[in-house]
Amino acid sequence: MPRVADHDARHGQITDAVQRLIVRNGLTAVTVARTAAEAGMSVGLVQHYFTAKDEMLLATFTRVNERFTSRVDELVHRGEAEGCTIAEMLRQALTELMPLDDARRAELLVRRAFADTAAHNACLAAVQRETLVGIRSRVAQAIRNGTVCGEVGQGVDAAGQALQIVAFAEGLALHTHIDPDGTPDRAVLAALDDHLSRVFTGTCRHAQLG
Amino acid sequence: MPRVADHDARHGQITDAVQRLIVRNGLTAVTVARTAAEAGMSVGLVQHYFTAKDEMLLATFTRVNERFTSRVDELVHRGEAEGCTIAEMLRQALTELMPLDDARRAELLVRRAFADTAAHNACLAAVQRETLVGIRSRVAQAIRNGTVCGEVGQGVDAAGQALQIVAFAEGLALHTHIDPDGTPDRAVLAALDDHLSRVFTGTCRHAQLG
DNA sequence: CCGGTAGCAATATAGACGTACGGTTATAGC
DNA sequence: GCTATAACCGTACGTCTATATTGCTACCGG
Repeated sequence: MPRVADHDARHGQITDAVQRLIVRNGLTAVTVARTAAEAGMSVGLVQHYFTAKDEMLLATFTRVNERFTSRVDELVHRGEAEGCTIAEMLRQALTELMPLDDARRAELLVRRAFADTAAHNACLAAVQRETLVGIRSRVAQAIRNGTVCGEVGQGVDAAGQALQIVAFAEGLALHTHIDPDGTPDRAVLAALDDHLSRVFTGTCRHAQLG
Repeated sequence: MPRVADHDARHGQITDAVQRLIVRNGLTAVTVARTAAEAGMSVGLVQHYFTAKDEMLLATFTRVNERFTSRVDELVHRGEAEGCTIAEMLRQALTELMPLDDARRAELLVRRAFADTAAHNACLAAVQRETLVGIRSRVAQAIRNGTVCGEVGQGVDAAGQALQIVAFAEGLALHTHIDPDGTPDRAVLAALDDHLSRVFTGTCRHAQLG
């Protein structure tokens, strides 16, 4: 009956503001007042959409992780559409996780910012864990597909190798972020290729349409 | 002339208290009042040893990172004394970085707790980076030694492989920590072995003393 | 066209926090 | 044994924060 507003849009405005604040000054510096200012609205309005600050932060973290996962999915789907090999698809998807531009650096920054909080909060921990196992299971499926089509050798432990690949990618992202000078972009990409080539040792039987 | 106190001991008491608080409730929950209480002293005394809270946190982070690095060194030295192969030494050292018991879980927790702050504070960032490159250069040296003695093939890029190994170990530690159920201890250790065995492919020429 | 509810803003409040400060105690040097 | 000074304590102060509260405004349904 009364005037209406786009709730999703508002939530997005607020969580985006939180993200920007985290990138600029860290999670510690995020206050509802500053968030409101950054989002261009009043403190009261932020409260109207998030009853408590915790909710606001949880929503932000969830949103970032969802975007993170869906970006991987998108890459995979595009790769499938274009008839890429599985190895190539995976390579692109994992490259997407590296902090090689500002946007991805920001994303990593935000995900890392919640490390402390997530370790002592069940909700945040769940989001973090689900993101991780989500990525891992996608990689595992890719490996299983590779086994079928011939890119991956028979008898390879898909889950185990997926764990290794994702852990490796995450660690690489961390190193790049902490010590960019010591890990030039091409070294990072080369390391990724190197690791993937140890799992994807064959060529696809179906990919003979050069 | 006046009464004297063991400054190092006091600093240790305080930073230990900070660590315990971080493990229990997170970095966010660390206040000087709580730290004083945890350390069994007055707020004034904490101030007497650390002018500002920032100093206190920096000292804590530095201490944890030093312990972290020196633990690796210790493992390496012990390995050398016992005549282990380089691969075996490295395996033990990297295993030491995994959160497989409470002490190491706590250490990882503390190091991760500073992720957000370190990303926006030059001093903390420096400590973090130096720890990382310190570990990495030690591993690189181990690989170079391995090349000399025959455990590692000729023409292997020591720095590049060191980056890969450490990044992998760190990523593995992270996964274990975030999703312990999905990464049982033996899977983690197996993954480590698997990765190391790809670099250490030969046997030491000198190790023929049965 | 009008009443009521959601959208929105401004302010009030209560608490927690870092740090400054004044005071007390104990001891090493003379 | 006196004294200067470091070790140590308790508290008060100013600031910052999350949140509760109050009130105004715009608009949909009837």
